[in-house]
Amino acid sequence: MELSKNFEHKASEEKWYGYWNEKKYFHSTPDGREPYTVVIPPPNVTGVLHMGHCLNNTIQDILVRRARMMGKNACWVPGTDHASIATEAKVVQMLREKGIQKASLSRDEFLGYAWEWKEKYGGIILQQLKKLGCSLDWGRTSFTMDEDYYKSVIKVFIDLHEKGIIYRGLRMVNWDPVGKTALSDEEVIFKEIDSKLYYVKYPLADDGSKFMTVATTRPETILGDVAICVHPADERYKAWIGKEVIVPIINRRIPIIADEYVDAEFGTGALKITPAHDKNDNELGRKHNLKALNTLDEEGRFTSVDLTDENPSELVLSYNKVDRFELRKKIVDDIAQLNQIEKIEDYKGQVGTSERTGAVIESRLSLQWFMNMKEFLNRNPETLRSVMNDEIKFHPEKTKNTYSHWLTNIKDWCISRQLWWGQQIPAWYDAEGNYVVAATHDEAVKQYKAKYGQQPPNNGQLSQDEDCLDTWFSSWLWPMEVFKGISNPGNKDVEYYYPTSTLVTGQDIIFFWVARMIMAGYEYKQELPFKDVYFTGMVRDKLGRKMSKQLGNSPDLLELIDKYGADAVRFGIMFSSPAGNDLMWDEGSNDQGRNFNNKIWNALKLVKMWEGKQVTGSTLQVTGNKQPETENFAVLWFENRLNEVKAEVEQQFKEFRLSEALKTIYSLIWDDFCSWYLEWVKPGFEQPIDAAVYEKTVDFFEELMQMLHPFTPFITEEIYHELRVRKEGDDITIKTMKTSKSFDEKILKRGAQLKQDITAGRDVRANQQLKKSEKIDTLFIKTEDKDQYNLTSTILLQQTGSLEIHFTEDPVPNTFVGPSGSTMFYVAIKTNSTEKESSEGLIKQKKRLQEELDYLKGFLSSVEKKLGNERFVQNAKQEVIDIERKKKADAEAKIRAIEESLASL
RNA sequence: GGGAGCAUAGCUCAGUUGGUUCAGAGCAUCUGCCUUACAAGCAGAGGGUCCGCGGUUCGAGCCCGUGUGCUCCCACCA
Repeated sequence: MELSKNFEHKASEEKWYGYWNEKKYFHSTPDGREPYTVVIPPPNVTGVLHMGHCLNNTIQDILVRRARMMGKNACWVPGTDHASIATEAKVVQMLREKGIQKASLSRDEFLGYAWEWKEKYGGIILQQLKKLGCSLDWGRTSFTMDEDYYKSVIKVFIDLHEKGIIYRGLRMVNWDPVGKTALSDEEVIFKEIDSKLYYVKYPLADDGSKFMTVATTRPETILGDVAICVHPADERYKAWIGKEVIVPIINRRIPIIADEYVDAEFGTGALKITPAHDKNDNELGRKHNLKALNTLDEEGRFTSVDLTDENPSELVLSYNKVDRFELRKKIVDDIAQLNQIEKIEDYKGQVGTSERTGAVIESRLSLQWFMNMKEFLNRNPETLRSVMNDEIKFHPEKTKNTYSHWLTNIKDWCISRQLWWGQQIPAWYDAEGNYVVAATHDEAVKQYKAKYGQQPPNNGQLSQDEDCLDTWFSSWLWPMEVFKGISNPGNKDVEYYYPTSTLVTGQDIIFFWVARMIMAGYEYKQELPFKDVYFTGMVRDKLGRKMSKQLGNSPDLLELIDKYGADAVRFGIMFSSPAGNDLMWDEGSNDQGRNFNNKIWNALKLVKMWEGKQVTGSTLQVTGNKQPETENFAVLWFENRLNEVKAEVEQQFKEFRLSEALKTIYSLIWDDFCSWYLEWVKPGFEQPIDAAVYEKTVDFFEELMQMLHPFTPFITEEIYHELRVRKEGDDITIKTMKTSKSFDEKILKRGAQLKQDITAGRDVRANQQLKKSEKIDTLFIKTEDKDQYNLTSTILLQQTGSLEIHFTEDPVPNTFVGPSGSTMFYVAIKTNSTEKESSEGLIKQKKRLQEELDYLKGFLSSVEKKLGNERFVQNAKQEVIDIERKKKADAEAKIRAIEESLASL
């Protein structure tokens, strides 16, 4: 069948992905082979594929496909994360658009909508991964809220509670007033914002004419002030300590206290203490036995509930339900009315925002569930040790620092969220707030009886905690639970596939996810969860900006795949992807991918043209000890070259230098195979090709496609099937790759020399503007080792378009000269056109030779200087000196040859 | 405030233990070519004070110090 002009990616992608799937090539079951396991970092169930996913999953697919082709039992597990806060926010939004308020729904009703949403949109991102060609084991698709998974999360919670690692407590937490939930420290992102520093005057209680001025960025919290704090050594305020001042508007008398925490240099050196709305204030408050007066509700609006004892004024009551930012303005205005604002300065401050909703975080006192991470880490010291001693290898290595820093400064993890979408906390309460932790109500009642010695009041009913668990409290079990390692410990799958091999993920979730998976691995499997972690950088646009929906600089991946083909997109992103660094992505890289595909496709077309034109009777011998025939040098050389590059690529894979591996293969195919090898074996126009050479060429092509296949799976499978008629089940996806064999340096050197010689010949041709039909009469080669040309002279003649080749030891007068490696080239041209152009050509060539000569002389003098330096000769290694001597001799020989040529011109 | 990383051609980046002609690759640019696989191509060419300064060394893109400029992480000085 006639091949299309270019590679047609659409048909090919559809055909092969369906075929691979049908053949279950990506499905893995435990067997005698060595496993290679990768678990996908589960994307948000409602997410869509973006460039970050593209990079991340392409890398995983490359690793998995390569492992599969190396004969390992490769298993790549797909799945999604329920992403509690993100998904819940989306569902709430969707309901709002329908005119339904979350507050008007029961928990079950809400979850009904959420599951409906999940069923509808949950599979999209997985379908998109198929488009990208990802060889995931779809039979193992997991979801962090699957029934078993859910139970496992609960089981772990109960277990850690029993071990005393999980506790409930009233603590300052990061509160998201938009999501109306607590967040862990990791979910808070600090941003620098322009704000104001307000200097507020607090009158002294004893003497209303005197004021204490306090600088604050948050005047809206003033009504919650319970003290003013100064540094004990601050001379300005020593006399004030122990006295009282009056809080503006609310007119509360509060003490002036002293604590070394205060920085006398900042603002006025006096700090107002609001224990209900600031973490540090809260600590100070506890230390000095101060009350915490809450003045903001869960939505960040003013509330006077804690102020009722003080008979709040009309003004204070008028603040009720006013949003915190509006409140700030109002209070500042009202204090200004009282003449108690001294001044307002511009100020740049850090403000915490919610990772998911973007809302400014409030510190809020709240009863939440926590995990004592220090204690947990003490139980599992391997968590840090295994990474630091490279048992778990981080790539790039610098990420180890980040990891160790976080672990050594680890804080308690707030794991409860005031959300419904997620695993509901298995704690059960009576009306008084006494609680037990258990998986079911029945179990809870039993425990209650044991703990409190009686039936739960209220007819034996306990009510379950309304909150659910942080998403990461489920995803940290991912590498185990996708193999049911928690819900069904010791099963065949988990024993075979765990620990997994490589984790590929972003540096941004090293704490959220990677660290916690390692801890969980040691706690529940007494083993590391993976052996290598490959951290990808961030995908940025070519201006270096993060890709984001807001900026509109994030391309639609499916459109790209449609336009360029999945192979080209994969190629593009890998080609511009330095390991572990951020990558500047530009749509142009897809062009390069497409061009490369086109190049390979055309090579296929060329080879296919020879298919029917083979003649047998070949003397081809490329293996064994016999001296190969001259005309088969091309085959001999490429075989060696292939093995050389294979070894290189194997090393690059070992070091996870995937981008470089791709570049190496790219150059092997484009330069060595297409530009050199195929030209060397290409028969003349309408001429037949040696059948054995043809077979070897197809073999090479096949091996090249195997090397490339992990990067661009579709075109390589397509070409594999075009090259030969295949038996059922003979597909590149599952074909085992041959590893590198030894190669002969001598052959490679001759190949390199041959390339140089051909280039030198072309150079002369180009300079003398020879037409393709015009032949070089004689090629003179001045060399001391003419034997090295035994194998290559035929190719040399053909490739330079020469009629004859002569070896000489002397310069050849009246010829054109082209230095090539360690030899000299003299070209005698006898054509109609040369005579009229030769004088011009000679001048040109004289100039070039002169330039070459100047360079060589400069080079020689630098080498001579080096060798003339006694200290160099004394100190340098012998081999370095020998190299310098050889450089000197070579340069001298060349200079002599060029001078002779110049003289003869 | 603490820590980490980066700086090499117009752009994106390689450059391993300090020593081969080491100053590289791809893209972009320029010059020739529609040569019977490929113009999405072929054959060539130009382009760099290896961020500045100082040091170690026979020898530094590479090691040390220092300055500058970027990036990231950690840390709620109100």
